[in-house]
Amino acid sequence: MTQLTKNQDLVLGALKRSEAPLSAYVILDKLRDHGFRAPLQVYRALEKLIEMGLVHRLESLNAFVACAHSGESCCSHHGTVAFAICNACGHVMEFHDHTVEHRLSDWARGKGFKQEKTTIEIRGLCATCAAA
Amino acid sequence: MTQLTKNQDLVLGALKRSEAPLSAYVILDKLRDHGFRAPLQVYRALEKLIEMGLVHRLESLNAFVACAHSGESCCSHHGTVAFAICNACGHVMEFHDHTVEHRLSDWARGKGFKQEKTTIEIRGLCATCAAA
DNA sequence: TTTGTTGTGTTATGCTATAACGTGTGCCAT
DNA sequence: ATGGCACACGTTATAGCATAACACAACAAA
Repeated sequence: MTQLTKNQDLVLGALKRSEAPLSAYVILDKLRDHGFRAPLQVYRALEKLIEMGLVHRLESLNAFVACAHSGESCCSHHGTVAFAICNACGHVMEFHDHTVEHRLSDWARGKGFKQEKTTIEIRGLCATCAAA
Repeated sequence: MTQLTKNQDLVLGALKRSEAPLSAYVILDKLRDHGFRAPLQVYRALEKLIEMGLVHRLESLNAFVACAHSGESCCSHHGTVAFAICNACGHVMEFHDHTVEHRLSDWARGKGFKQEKTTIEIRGLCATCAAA
């Protein structure tokens, strides 16, 4: 585990403190007091954090979350991760399903498609918001 | 099957003629000769076409494709659709996997999560580009 | 005819992301 | 030690994606 730089640490901290995913520009605003002035400072930190697997990008939201499994040495670090995103409260559940992962890999192999990154995002209402 | 409006027909036509997904702004440029002047004309048509299931939005690309199964009365019209997107040539394969779909539905049901829309996108290299 | 709905057009604006350039720092091979 | 390199950082400008707000026209239902 490489040491994080100051900016990376600040961005990751902002994401960890947040209940919901944050856009790059929201992160920027949260970190203005720490010297952040430009989007690139955020995007550059995010890029590295994503490479390290500490942060995920939610494609359907153009936003970012801290990985829910940081610290664990669970398989989720290396495989495909899935997300359930509540459209009402914004809460995100990160999970992992070997069956789905293998099924998609099998499809790709069958087509000769070389899989690089897989996005799985379920949008809807979490149990709490669905009840309300 | 409702009749399409002129703008919807133009947008759908542009997508059908394209090998690769198109962004809203690329569609706009392609349709300037037909009187399109503003992004909203495109976005409004896309919104309806997506509702009708004739067009899909690719979240990881912020772009749009014509549904590969238009005309057929295949189950894919109503269920979750998955995409494999080639990072090199931009070609998109649309497919459908009941196992994956059910597996994700089961997960959602187990969590009390009310599924509204599910995104599955595999980014990578198609067989042709992987070979090259 | 009035009213409501839907599609349309236009202008302006906001949000998301990256290009291009320059600076400073630490490392290490010569 | 010093020159060269890699890398994080900072700044300005710009590109690309999406929607708000307002106005008008066509048409169907009451």
